[in-house]
Amino acid sequence: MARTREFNDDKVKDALRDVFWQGGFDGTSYTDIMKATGLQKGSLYAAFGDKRALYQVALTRYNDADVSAGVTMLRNDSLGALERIGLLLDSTVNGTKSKQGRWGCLLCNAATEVAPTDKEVETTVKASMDRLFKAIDHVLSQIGKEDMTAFVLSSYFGARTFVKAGYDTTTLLSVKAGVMRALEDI
Amino acid sequence: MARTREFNDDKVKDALRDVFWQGGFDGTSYTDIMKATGLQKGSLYAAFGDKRALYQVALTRYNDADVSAGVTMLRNDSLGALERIGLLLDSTVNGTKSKQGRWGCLLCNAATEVAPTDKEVETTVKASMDRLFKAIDHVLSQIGKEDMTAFVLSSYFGARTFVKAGYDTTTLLSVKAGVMRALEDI
DNA sequence: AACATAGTTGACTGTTTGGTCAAGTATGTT
DNA sequence: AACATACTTGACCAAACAGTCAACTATGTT
Repeated sequence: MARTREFNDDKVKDALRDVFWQGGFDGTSYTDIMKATGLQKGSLYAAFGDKRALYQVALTRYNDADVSAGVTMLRNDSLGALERIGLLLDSTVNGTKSKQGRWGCLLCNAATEVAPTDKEVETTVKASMDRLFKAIDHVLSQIGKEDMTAFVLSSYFGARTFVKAGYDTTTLLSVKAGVMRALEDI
Repeated sequence: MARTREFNDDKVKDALRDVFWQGGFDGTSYTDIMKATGLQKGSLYAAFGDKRALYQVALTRYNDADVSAGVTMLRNDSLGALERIGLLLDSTVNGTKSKQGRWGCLLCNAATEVAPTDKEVETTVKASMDRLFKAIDHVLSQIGKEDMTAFVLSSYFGARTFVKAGYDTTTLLSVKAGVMRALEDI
């Protein structure tokens, strides 16, 4: 038939996710993308399409890998409800400690930078956010607090903004404590 | 002595704030900036400096005009504490209704897009955020809830992310309701 | 009225951008 | 072994980018 692909699909998709995660859409050039994936422009175009399409691949990858990991954790009913919300917020606290943490949440980044001017990205972003929304709703309905779902997700996104702005662990722990207190019965 | 400036300083600074507010840093070109301000490149360079400096002018303007307006409202002790927090969150709810609302919060946008790679912007952004932080702390300390400050600001930032992602009024009202409920004595 | 001075203008530069494409290459089938 | 086919490569392109600068213009002072 024909020549076979030399690259590993999964690794390239991970690289696309990481490079856009770190640099954003406008902030990432083909030079960056080629370096990250190890592929030439022509191969990227042949395999995925133009830059916007590459960004969509990155978002999809983030959804399939990272958002899914969070959703799986949230739906793990062997953990306590508050414990799961706590773990969700811990991921923002830990973001202050690593380089990758400063990248924030690709979903939030896409929502802020790209969604307002790109309908397709807006749709993709909202679909991923809705998954988180439903997973949190699943948790909170177990303790009769499902009316707090939007608010918990909002706090999570805000915490990611704090991390990006450079706030330290103390501030993020304070956010977590506030959310946990809001969910406790007093 | 010499020729006088033809442009109005305040109007140009407003224009700079608006154009970067709408387009972000990378997403705004000199063509956009010249159109928005009505000034030529040379005048912009002579008056303010390079593109990064223009962005700082925009951030400073946002701080002096918009953040200040919020801080003034939050420090207006003739309003009830919860009423003031409610008004703060209303500004995100109303964001779903206007074009300018979709621009989000310039502070959040700067934190997400620029702060991670620009120390000066990080400092400017944090200084503005700290003003909001202290104003909210002022309000909450009046009802003995100052330990919820970081959490309220976080919810506010998250709500802005929701707006940027394209969520509707219902979702934003739900966020507001959650925050208000968390601050009420049960 | 002449002058020094600061503001304004738009053409210009070198670089980088996203995107294209013809030529070359490796593969499975026949 | 020959072939059709898909993949890979890097040179190439027009457009857009941020930034510069010499020429021009308006102003307050003398």
